[in-house]
Formats: sequence, structure tokens, C-alpha cells
Amino acid sequence: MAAEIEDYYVQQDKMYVATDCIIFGFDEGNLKLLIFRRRVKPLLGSWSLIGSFVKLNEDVGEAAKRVLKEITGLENVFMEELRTYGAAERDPGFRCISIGQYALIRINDYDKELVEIHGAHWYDLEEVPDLVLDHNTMVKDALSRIRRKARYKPIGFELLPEKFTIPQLQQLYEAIYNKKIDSRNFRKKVLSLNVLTKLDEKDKYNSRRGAYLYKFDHKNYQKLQEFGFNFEIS
Amino acid sequence: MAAEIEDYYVQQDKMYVATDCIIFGFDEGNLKLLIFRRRVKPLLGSWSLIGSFVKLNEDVGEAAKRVLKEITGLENVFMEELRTYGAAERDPGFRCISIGQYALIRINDYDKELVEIHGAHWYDLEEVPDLVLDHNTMVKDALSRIRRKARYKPIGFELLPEKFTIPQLQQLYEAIYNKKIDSRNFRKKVLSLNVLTKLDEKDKYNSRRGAYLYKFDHKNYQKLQEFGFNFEIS
DNA sequence: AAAATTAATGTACAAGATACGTTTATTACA
DNA sequence: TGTAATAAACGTATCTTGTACATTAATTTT
Repeated sequence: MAAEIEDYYVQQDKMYVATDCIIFGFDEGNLKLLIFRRRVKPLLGSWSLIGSFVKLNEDVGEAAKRVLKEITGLENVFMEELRTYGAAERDPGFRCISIGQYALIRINDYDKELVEIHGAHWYDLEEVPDLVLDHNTMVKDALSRIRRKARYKPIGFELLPEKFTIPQLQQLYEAIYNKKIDSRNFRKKVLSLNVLTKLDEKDKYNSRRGAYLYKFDHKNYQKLQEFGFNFEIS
Repeated sequence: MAAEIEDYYVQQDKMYVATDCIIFGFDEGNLKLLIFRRRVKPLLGSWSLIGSFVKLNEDVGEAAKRVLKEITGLENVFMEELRTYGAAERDPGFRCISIGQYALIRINDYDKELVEIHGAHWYDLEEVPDLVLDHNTMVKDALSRIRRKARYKPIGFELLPEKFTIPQLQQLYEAIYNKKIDSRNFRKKVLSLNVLTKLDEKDKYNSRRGAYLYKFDHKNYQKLQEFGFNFEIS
């Protein structure tokens, strides 16, 4: 639900339209969710997705981008509509529908100070507390969407830094699907997609031997975005 | 956009929420779309999807069901949210977002008189005329959704009568994917899903020999709905 | 120089997708 | 009554893709 409710004189005969962002990041092998504490009544202080009312002169998609930028400083982020939460009684007190939109961000890119200022926090997905209204449902729905979508679009890649190793990519998919993947088959499959360019650098953070860094071949990556592929895993 | 606009005193500082139904049927080998002529200003007389404002005390999903019933007499129909159309300028004159919802109906079940009364018509998908606002986009989006979804959920089946033949089912998938399918492979695949019960009746409408009628094994069909399957076709 | 650690690689088998032509049941009509 | 016409029903061989699985390689630390 929206953050600036107190900016509004709430009318009972009015339909409010809000948007809530389900913001995912990936760090240290875990999927994380960015949430904050509501600073407005009702339910002040509850954990909440980051959202806002949609302004009268603003596209619904723009509203979500505005909020995301406000809190994280990020622009040009992967963001997509999830669905509308439109139950008549979802919000006590006044009628408000919310369009859920999920975002995938590279967790090292965001503006830490800005996030701090807004009292936002990253939570491991397994440890997300109770959120206001139907926000826990939104998170659940968004996760299902990502799981399904990762099978035919390379969206998982949005969560990684520009340079990354194949074991990192595998960890990400393991986090998304919440299961172990065979590393030989994973590597084979991911390389067969022809979207990775091997660099001459190694990342030695996780091993003595070090793992080669890769980046995306943006042209082929684009094609894959358009046409989809099959990435079911065992 | 909504039908009952003249019931409202349009306020410029208000956000309106509507829902539009993209109603698909299947007949004589063709996918069809149900549309009607707007009876209200502005754009009176234009072809339009069937829609309505969402009432203050009504779930968004309920609103779509209400409209569908009003026009076709049908209830308990497969219907699902497509997405929100929320561009600030999508509707000239006042701010209105619309939640598109698509429905798949058995084309012989609807109430023909009711449809007549409302001035609604079925159009072959290839012959759908220009619709108001962004409604043509909604149709295009809904079709993409169905195409994708038919690959992992048995939604196509929602469009057939209770008893149907395998050649009919194949025609439906050919219409959805807009391509010819090999009949031997199709039959093999569809039977392997274990959701069809062969009846002791034949439909001789299309051939001298006649084709066996089938119906769904609802229990297995339900499972398939839940867990999905793979129905990519060559 | 030995131990420890994660990265990188290949192969055999199973399952599923694809391509493709002939026979069968029935009706209409000569 | 039998012959022609029509769409339905069926099976197989091949190719492709997914799956299961164990060893060697590169590097750092002690």
C-alpha cells in the first residue's frame, strides 16, 4: 500500500490506485527482498513492500520506477508487472487496488545511503517477516513468477553483477529453484545458450584455483530475451 | 473502457478503474473474439471489448465476471487477469486504468439472445476491426498469453464443448499456434497426458467414418492444471 | 612440497521429440 | 450392391535433448 497516504484526504467514495514493488536481489547465494517500515497510518511501523499511490498524470509503470529510484537510486532496472491485487476488502478503511510489480536488481549497485535513509532492509527470502495487508502474498506470487519465467527467459541474469562466474550463476539458479543443480549439466546448458563471453580474468574470492569471469554477449542475450529458450532443470 | 460512463459524473481529479474482457471462443476451426459497439460517449459506436468500471465494493475479478455474465449469461468460465493498462494518457478526457482479463468460453454455451440484445458480435481473430483506445493491444497481448500458456497448462481445452474429437482438439491447437500440426504426433502426445476418456460415440459431422468423441477425466485434468506439463509442438 | 579447495571437463544411457505412409470405417452414389 | 470418396486411426525408426555420474586441474596455504 501507498506511503503517502497522509498526503491525501481519504474519501470513502473514491477508488485509490497504488503500486507495490517486490524488489529482489541476490547476494551470498541467497535471494533477498527489500522492504521497509511503513511510516504512515494506518499500520504505521509494519513491515511493508515499497509502494506508492499512482499519480493522476503518471503511468502505472512509471509510478513503480519512481518509487524504486527514490529508495534505491536505481534506474533502468528489470521490472515487470506481476498482477493486480484488487479485492474489495484488501485495505481496511478505504478502497485501494494495488498493482504489484517485481524488480530484479544487482545487489551491489544500489545506493546504500539512500536505502538507509528510508529505513529499508534486505531480508533473506526465508526470513521475510509478516508484511502489511496482502504483501506476503505478493512476494509469494512474485517468486512463483520468477521460477516459471526463469525457464524460458534469462531473467535470472538480471540479478548478477556485470562480471560473474558460472558457479555464481549456478548458485543463483539454485536459489531461485531452491534445489541443487548438477554443475556439469548446468555448465553445459548455460554455455550452449551462446550468451556468455569468457573473460581473461578470474575471480578468486571463492576458491584457490579461481573461476573464470564471464559477461553477457548483449546481442545474443537480447535474442534470447525475445525468443525465449528452455531452461528446465533436473 | 467502461460502458456505464454516463452513469458517472466524470471528475478530472479522480482515478477511474475499469476492467475489459478479452473473450475468446472457438468455432469451425477458428478462434473468435466477442466485441460490441460502445453505446456511450465518448467514442460512441466504436467497436470495443466488453468492459465496465469496477464498483467500489467489488473485487476486480468479480467485476469482470459480472460483465461476462451480463453479456453472455455465462458463469464459472475460465477467466484470468492479463495485465493492467495504465498509461496516463490512454483514455482521452479522464484518467482511467483498465485491468484486462481474458476469458475462454465454449462457443455453443452462451446465451445468443442476450448477446444479441447487447449488440455483441463474434469476430474471427483475423478480422477483428479497429477497437477503441488500446483494446487491439489487449487482444494481441491476450493471444500471446494464450499461446504461451497453452504450452504448460491445458487451457485450450476450456474452449471445447464437453464432448469433442481429437481432430477438433488438434484444430483448436492449430488455431492457437497458427500452424499445422502432425496428426500422429498430436494424438500420441495428447493421449499420453491421460486426461481424455474415450466414449462409445462418434461424431460424424466432419467425416464419413466418424471420429470418436472424448471427454475429460476431470480428476487427472485437475492435476494437469496444477502441475503443468509440456506441450510444445513442432 | 604436501594438503586443501573449488573449477573444469566428458561420456554413456534414457527419454522424448520428430518425421513420415498406409490401412480402416463409413457414406454416397453409380 | 459394389465402388469411390473421405477423414480417422495407427507405428516405427531416427534424432535430439536430458540425465546421471567421477576425475583431474589450478591455485593457495601451511
